[in-house]
Amino acid sequence: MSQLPNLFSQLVYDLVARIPEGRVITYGRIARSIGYPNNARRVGNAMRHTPDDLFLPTWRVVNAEGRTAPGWDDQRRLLELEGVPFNEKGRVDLNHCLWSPDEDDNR
DNA sequence: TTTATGACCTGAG
DNA sequence: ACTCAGGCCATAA
Repeated sequence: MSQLPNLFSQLVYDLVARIPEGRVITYGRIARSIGYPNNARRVGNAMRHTPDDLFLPTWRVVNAEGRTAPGWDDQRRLLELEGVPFNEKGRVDLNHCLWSPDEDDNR
């Protein structure tokens, strides 16, 4: 019943919470950044089960090709509202919108 | 216990 | 640029 998050999920959620508006990050980069380099799929799974009461910007997480989550068409619209551009193939331009956590190492 | 599945990634061709 | 196999790991069946 209660889905209390393990350490891995906590690290993922804490990072997702920091993604700035108008920027995106990939599953694989999240995994690397929190010290689990081979766990991109796990990140995706964590995203799929993100508790609603955390109000995380999960729409700012895309895959390494800049594609949005399968079956979640509104994700594109949400990103576009923030000014994230999509190319003609329906993918975000990672070279321009990809966010790196080290970018604001004000820890 | 084994097999299939998933909001994934990378390298080869 | 695209397809595909192989790798990855937790979870569901």
